[in-house]
Amino acid sequence: MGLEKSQIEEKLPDKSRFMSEWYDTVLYEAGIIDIRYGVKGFIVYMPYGMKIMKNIIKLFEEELEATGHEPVLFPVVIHEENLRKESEHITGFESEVFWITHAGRNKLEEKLALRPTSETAMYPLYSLWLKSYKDLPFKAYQTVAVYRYETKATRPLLRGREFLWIEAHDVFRTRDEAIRQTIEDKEIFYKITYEKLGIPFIHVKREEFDKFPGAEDTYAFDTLLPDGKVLQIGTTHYLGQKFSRVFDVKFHDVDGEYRYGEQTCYGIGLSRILASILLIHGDNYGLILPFDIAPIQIVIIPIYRKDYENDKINKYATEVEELLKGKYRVKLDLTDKTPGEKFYQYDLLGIPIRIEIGMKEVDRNTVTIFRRDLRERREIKLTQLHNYIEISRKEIVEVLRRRAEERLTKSYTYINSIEDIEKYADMGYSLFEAEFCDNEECANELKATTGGYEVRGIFLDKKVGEGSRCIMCGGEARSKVLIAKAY
RNA sequence: GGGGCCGUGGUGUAGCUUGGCUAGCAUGCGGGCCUUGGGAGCCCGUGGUCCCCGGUUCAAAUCCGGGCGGCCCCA
Repeated sequence: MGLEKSQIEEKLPDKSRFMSEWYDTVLYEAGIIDIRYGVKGFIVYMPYGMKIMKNIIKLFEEELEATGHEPVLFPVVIHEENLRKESEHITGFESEVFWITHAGRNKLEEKLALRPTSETAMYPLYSLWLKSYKDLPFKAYQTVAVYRYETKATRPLLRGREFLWIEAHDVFRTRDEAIRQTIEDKEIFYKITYEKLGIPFIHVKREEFDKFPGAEDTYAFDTLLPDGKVLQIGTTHYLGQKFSRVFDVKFHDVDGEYRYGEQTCYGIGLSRILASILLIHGDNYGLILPFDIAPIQIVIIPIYRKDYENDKINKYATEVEELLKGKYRVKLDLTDKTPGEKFYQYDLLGIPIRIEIGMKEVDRNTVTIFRRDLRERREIKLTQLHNYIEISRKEIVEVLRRRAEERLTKSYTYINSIEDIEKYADMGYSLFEAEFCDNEECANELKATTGGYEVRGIFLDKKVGEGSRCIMCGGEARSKVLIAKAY
């Protein structure tokens, strides 16, 4: 039973050769987003895309709340005065801030910024809320859109002028607690992005010259897309007291002294994580969604026959649906489209598990199950259905994660000269580990001479050997860094 | 930041170089018949400010200028 893969015609652009065309086609055909809104860098989430997004958001929000974060919602507008308070911060964002300058026909006395990020929106209120060490730690998050006037080319979900993210902003009594939070942020990211969504990532500390504007330290999560470029899908920042001093986020400590809060902030790039899932897991039949975030986890397709009592098929299929309803997001498709067309459609949508029910299944008291990730059919006894699905829900994301991780590992190599980049790139490598001096000039020169390869950041768990030399200038190496092309 | 390609029913496109019929085809969508284990078939119907503004011309989807939007390559 089941057709050979070669018999199934693929209608999408070949993903391995034309990732961009595949991506554009799938975004539209699967109803993820519509790019026809008509304002550069702004997109519309369509119902199917939004359902996936909501499921992703739920996973992160639940984990954030489990780690002591409270939900909040701050306004989209920021006082100009507040936005300008922290000088490094505004210098970093100045060129990409959207401003509201008018209300109706009148010019505003003070123009208002659309948040490019919410530190300067939230911390003035934190200053009012936090009085005592007993109020700490204070951990809060919000799921919102932010606005940045990108000058580089925008791409749907990958780089927009409006994009969805979750930002957590935490305040602690001590530096140690704040540092520990940046580690917890990484663990949260691992638990959801890696374990539940199957997206592997590389954790690095951004170079001093590449930090978030206003941060003491920036840590980033980069994933690898099929075209060999890395995509930053999250960051966490140790802010120290830089913002708390400016926004007067201070508290009465145990000893009666006023102290400034130690802060962290954490950005989870929801739009980019969605894009990563589509791009990394998808194949030439369309999307492949991890079970946990699929809007439809199981689809049931009846297969009728002219010479059979099709009522029996409907009755049996409905029974199967009832069996699964409540526990899973299940859909029984009774429309009169042909089975083949349904197969094609649900493949495109990335539905993880498909159940086919026809004459044979009814007569034998079985169901035929098709796994989207493996593209394999299997007939099982109805009594084994629950068991099989419970196994599959775990297995599917494992399969996806393993594939993604293998590609990442295969793309990764150590290099000890600039020439190696081109050499290994020709062999299919795209992630490079090298010794580096941590100077901005070297990073700029590296990017200019290698045609776009960037120093992405420092590996925290890899130490440079004695006498190691910077791959660029030959000076003393201070770190081992990740080098890659980036979005 | 630099260079290139593109914009025609919902989608994909032909037509544009050389201005001139009712803007063609496929797909989708609605209805009907027939079918149903990987996008079935036939019949009927539906659907277009040819991205926008301006210019040239007797006449512009087509030529020219500007704008908006999308995509690709390079830094």
